[in-house]
Amino acid sequence: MRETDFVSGFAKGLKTIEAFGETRQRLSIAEASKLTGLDRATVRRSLLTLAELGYAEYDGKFFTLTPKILRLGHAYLSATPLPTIIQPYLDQLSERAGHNASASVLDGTEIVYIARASQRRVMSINLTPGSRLPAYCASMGRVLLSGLPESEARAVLARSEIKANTPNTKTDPEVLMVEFRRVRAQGYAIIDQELEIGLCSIAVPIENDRGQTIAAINIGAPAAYIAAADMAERYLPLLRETQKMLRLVLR
Amino acid sequence: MRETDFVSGFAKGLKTIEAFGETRQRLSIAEASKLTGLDRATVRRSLLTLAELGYAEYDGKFFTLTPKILRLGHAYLSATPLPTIIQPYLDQLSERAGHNASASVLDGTEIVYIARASQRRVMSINLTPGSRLPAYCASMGRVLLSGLPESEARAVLARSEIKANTPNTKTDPEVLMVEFRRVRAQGYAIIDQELEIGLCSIAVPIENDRGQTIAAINIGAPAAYIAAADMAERYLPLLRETQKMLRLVLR
DNA sequence: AACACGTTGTGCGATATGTGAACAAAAGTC
DNA sequence: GACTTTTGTTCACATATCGCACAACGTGTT
Repeated sequence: MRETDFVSGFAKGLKTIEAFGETRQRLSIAEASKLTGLDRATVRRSLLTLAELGYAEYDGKFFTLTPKILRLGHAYLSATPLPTIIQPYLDQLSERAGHNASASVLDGTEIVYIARASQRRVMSINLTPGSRLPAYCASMGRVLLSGLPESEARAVLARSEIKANTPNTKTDPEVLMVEFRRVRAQGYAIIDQELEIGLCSIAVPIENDRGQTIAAINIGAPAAYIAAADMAERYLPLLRETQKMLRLVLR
Repeated sequence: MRETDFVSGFAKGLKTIEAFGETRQRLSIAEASKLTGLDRATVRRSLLTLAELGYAEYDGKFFTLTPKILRLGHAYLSATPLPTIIQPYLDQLSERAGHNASASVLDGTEIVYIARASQRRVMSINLTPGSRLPAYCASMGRVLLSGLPESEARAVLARSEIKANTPNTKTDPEVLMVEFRRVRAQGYAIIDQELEIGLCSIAVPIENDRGQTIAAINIGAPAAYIAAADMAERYLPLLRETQKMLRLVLR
């Protein structure tokens, strides 16, 4: 790509949008400048552009994103047949299992939820389509990473900020690589409270007709309700069935 | 705002992202140019920028959005306390009602789902946070429009593309304005299969401490399951309770 | 093979944008 | 209240971007 094929003003604008993350719903120009590393004058122009287009509001001091910004992300969700196709199967799965069921895809070192069917709320985490979790310590993440060539999976781990969320969290890249091999061999991954104490989950891959792993689905259950060791016996048949149906539907 | 405070390259890029809508997950340069009305050279630079930043993929012919694009919209959902606060109450509401419960805000002529708790799937529409529906024919839309000054509500209707989705759909702006007045007076809105045959719903407003309507919550049920006329009796107490709790929590 | 058609890629002049510095206005600090 | 520090805004200018016109390519038709 030639240098001139890049619109830096656009890139800076996107960076500005991403500055609104996590706990920061209101940003002043100076704050946005610090978070993005862009010049105050530049970030100001980006923010005013967002406001002018209705993607943000400006009260003279702080900028806030408006719901219109969801159009950008939603273009992906509605343009991708995957979530739409998966959702009904996920709902059925969730109902039969009596627990939350989710689907996600890999984006770099993170998994991104693309669909979710919730039964009762048992998790403290609030997950909706678009939510992200680190791949290395999530059941669907393990499955998705196992679907990559070993060198790529290793590269993802190298880029990940690995930390022990709980005493159970596997943090050694080599241990994780071994785990990936096992997941690949057995076709599913189980997480025993590695992300959050009290939460277990089991995931299987969703493949396209060429055998490539394009997504993962999982069932999450409270550790108090079922031991991680019993999850395969209890939920794997359901997951396998859903997996099989989706394989027939997806192309 | 001065002319020079507007970054047109950014605005054009955002327009390009929005071109990926509905059924178009793959766009060629020429298609994107037609959809946006932007010059091919311009749209090409925007798309290449998106690809360079990892928001899109390019196979030499078609561009596809990647899950990374969800970060943009997700900044809003996670940065806004509203969905996070509402979600648990919505889950509880959904469980007690035995039907889907949702929350949405107004964006122009549309309502945007910000949270959702699904029980069983009964609707043919696939709704997730970020999904949009026309405000005039949705129960939450009626509530949200009723919260506006009459002149504004009328202006929204004027900008809406009103069409009869079902034989029940109210399409006359004056009839709708009368309906808004009733909704405002009684504090809730009921939709009897105006959006889709077989689907009824009831909604109430969520107000901040200054009494402004900032969102709406609803319960949807199949018409085969309960007559629209009976919805208020059955579900209004639950909605009122949730509304009351949220009023205490929100500031 | 020559043609029309629709597509993507590129050179270039006119124009809009980014930058950092300078200034003004608030907001803290003592 | 005088001081420093932070923030928002403006400016001038070097430079990157826009949109046009044209070239190059592929595809299917006659």
